[in-house]
Amino acid sequence: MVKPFDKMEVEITTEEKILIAARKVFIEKGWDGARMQEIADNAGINKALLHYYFRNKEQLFKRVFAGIVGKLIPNLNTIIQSEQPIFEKIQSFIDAYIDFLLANQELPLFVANELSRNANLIVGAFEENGLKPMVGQMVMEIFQAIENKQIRPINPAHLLMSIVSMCVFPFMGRSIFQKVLMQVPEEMYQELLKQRKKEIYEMVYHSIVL
Amino acid sequence: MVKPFDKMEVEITTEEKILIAARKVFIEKGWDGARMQEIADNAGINKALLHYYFRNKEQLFKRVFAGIVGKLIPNLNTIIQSEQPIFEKIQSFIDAYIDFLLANQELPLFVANELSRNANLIVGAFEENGLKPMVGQMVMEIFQAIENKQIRPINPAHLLMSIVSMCVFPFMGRSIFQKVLMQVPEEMYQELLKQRKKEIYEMVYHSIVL
DNA sequence: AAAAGGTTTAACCATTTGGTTAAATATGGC
DNA sequence: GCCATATTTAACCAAATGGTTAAACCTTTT
Repeated sequence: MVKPFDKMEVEITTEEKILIAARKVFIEKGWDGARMQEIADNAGINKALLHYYFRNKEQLFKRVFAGIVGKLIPNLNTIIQSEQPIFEKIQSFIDAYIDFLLANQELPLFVANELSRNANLIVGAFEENGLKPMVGQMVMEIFQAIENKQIRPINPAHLLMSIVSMCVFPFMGRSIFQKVLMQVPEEMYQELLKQRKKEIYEMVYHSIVL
Repeated sequence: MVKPFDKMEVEITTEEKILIAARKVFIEKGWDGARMQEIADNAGINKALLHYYFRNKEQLFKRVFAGIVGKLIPNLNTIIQSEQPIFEKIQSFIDAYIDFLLANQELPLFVANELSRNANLIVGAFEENGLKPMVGQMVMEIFQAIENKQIRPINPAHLLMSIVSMCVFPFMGRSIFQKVLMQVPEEMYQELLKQRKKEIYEMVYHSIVL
């Protein structure tokens, strides 16, 4: 029962409370639907204090967004850079992607949305943080794998597009899948999502193996 | 140079002008971002007349949304019901889906968005119009194809999920793909989209053929 | 020409919302 | 106890927005 000596650092500051609340509300409602009052309520403070910490909605949004994009891309780049045979690398890529999505299910729709409505603002958020996914390298590796007769000839850009699509769409288009197409209850859909890792890899494997 | 005898029917009524404008603005800005004034401007009329035709924003939105969902689903159901061998049916499905998406590129993101924010309202729009995609039948056919040793064993739900994902995500997540991941100019991305039909089918074919 | 419905103009209203302000209060470090 | 910072309270403001209203105007039908 000894107090940890870094106890002070585990305290949640008001700024963190605000960022957590803002993240939640922005993701849930989008930029247009998000209300500063609701963010304040969620953070357990009042509007005056909210504006005391973040001058305006835009500044707060930028901070939230930067925090979001700063998580996935480095994660994926690490995998891309790792030294593994092509099939294992693809599997690791899918695994990491799905794991991240399972833990951040509403993120893709939010990002796609804001990105398409407010491109300038958002693309800046990526560049300011020096975040660029290393897609080029992945394309090169697929090219080499084709030349080395490890996999059948296929357009690398499309292969990557397909892999990412199969990973992300069940989350991003979840409302369409779950409520319109498949009409299954929540838990069942979550079960499907968990199976995706294996299913996607098998699909990709069979589609490129010689 | 003879006037068509049904000339009267090609005139665009004010109601149609409104619906076209509303569709555009709603898709572009979403429910939260759409402004009645902007819709009126786009339709070339004023706000008073807009409210004269549609009592309020919600009513107008419902009409617009009903018109949108009323297009894709019957289209796909026709293909599902057609009598074709499994591989051809899959190819037809992909073709029809991509064709529709090429002609309605911003639709998926809009639908997913509104669906996730306003589920009750929207799911109603589907049911009121008696629109249900016949996914069940497609699943059955895939099951039979497996039993008949036409394709390798695979979870039909996941196969469908993957096909739909590969078709829709390049449109729905276009902003992410184009601006963040691939960083290619507009025309090049359009070129990629047109190639998708063939690429997806080949991917699916190789992944299930025995 | 009268009637009827579509259309415009323009003012108006209530509400919401982002943002501000100022004064009061709490809190912790010195 | 003093000072700076954090926080609350509560009122306030300007702009945007959905929606209304009433009078005038235009066009077509009867």
